[in-house]
Amino acid sequence: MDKQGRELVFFHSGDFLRQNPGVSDHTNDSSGDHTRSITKEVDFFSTDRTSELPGTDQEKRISTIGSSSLVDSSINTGLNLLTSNSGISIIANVKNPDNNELSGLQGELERLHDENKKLRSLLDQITKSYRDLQAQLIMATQKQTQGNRIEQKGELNDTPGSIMSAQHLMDPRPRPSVTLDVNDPSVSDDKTQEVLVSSTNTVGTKSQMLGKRASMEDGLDQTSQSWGSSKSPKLEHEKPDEQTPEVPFRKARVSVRARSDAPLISDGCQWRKYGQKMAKGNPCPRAYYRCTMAVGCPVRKQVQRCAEDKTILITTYEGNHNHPLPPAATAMASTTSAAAAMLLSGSTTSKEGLSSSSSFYPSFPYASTMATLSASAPFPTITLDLTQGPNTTMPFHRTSPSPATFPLPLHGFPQLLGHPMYASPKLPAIPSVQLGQRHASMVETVTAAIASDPNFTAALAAAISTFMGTPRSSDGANNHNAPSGIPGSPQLPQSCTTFSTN
DNA sequence: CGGATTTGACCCGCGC
DNA sequence: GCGCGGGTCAAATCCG
Repeated sequence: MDKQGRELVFFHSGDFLRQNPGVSDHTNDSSGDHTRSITKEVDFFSTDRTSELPGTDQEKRISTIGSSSLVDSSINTGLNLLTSNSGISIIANVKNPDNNELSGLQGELERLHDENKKLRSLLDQITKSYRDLQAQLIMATQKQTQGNRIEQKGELNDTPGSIMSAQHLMDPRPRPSVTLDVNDPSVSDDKTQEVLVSSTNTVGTKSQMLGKRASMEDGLDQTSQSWGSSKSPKLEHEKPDEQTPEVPFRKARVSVRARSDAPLISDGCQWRKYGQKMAKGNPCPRAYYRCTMAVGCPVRKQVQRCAEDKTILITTYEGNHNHPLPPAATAMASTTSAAAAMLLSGSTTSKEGLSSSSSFYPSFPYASTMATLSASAPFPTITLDLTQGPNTTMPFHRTSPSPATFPLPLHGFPQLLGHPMYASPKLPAIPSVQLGQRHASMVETVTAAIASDPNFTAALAAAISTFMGTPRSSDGANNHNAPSGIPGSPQLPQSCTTFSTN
């Protein structure tokens, strides 16, 4: 039952970030005058939120079941969505013997059913819109590719533009036989290419089409070798059969900074430390951890304190879990996924992207932080800065030579925007018009939903995030038969998320 | 005693 | 080619 509580907490993580005393202490405190208690390990998604969440475990369970039915009929989000509206308010009356209450309860139940229907149709609409646009984009890029190939055969190195970019970004989890090579000379001048590939095979036709496209492309038929971390060759060779889907996502990172005295943050996963090194320019050592929740899980994380402010803990996650995640880890994964999706969206370097982000941002009543894209880093990295107040609208700032910074609604809808179709930050030749339009339409749709029911928003966001961002929707490892009751924990499309507490 | 951590060595990419 | 730095490995050590 604790698990349900965790999920509940997560989906209200926006409120969590505001309400959690420990967090707010940190977030509102930039002077270092923290009242937080020192913990050995900071639990970002603390389970102890019962005071905020009325209802017994059983009640929570019921509410979770009810809400999960909302999404699993059409889309397996892999999440047991729970909204405070549909869940708690209903259940609060369950035990009341009063008939009037009962009838009122039924009425509310019906209302919620209607609401669920609407939301489901909305989701369908989004899905349909997504597919349509996807098809359009594919067609367009295909056309362009054919044209360009005739003209530019042999000039690929000089034109890392839209075609390659679009392919990279559109190709989600390349089939084993289709692998994107970010080291392809034609794109090697821009490492952010790596983030273009995202993760979803949710739309079956998509992967097929994309695979087709990729296989058509010269230079894309190279094997997954180039996708694997060049620094971990063994990782890809040891388990070629199962690593293939993972490898392409290893390089994108999401880094989260937060204030914490704790040496580690609790993200629900089990980690084993495998190394520690002194990083240049930082007196604090960097620790390397790998996920030990499942054999061969490629996820790793780095933990390091900020050199400038040692109260800031920087944790960087990288890779996708190849196993079901416990609720707490699911929360983390979702958050990471959202951030990574933002990274993957690449929308942030284009004016459209920025405007889109900033335009939808006000619609999120949830935790927002600063996300900084760093295209100049060795790996494309998105940094979530939780060291600032959650609701502080910060001016754009740059932490690296040319990153784009934008407010990031942590558990909000950036996943939508972060769909693999979107361009990478440094890809100016992306068919940005289509993408921009898609952004806009999605944002509008999504914000409309948000406006109607903020509580549900977070849950829906997570659902959509999972739906659109789950890298291995077809491998069955995460979305099916999850013993922990987390069918299909949101998987981060190759991300690293650094979480720190405020 | 088994699992986790520590830590020096090693590998590899990159820049000069 | 060489050195540097990041990342990983694996033997030694620690700890419950």
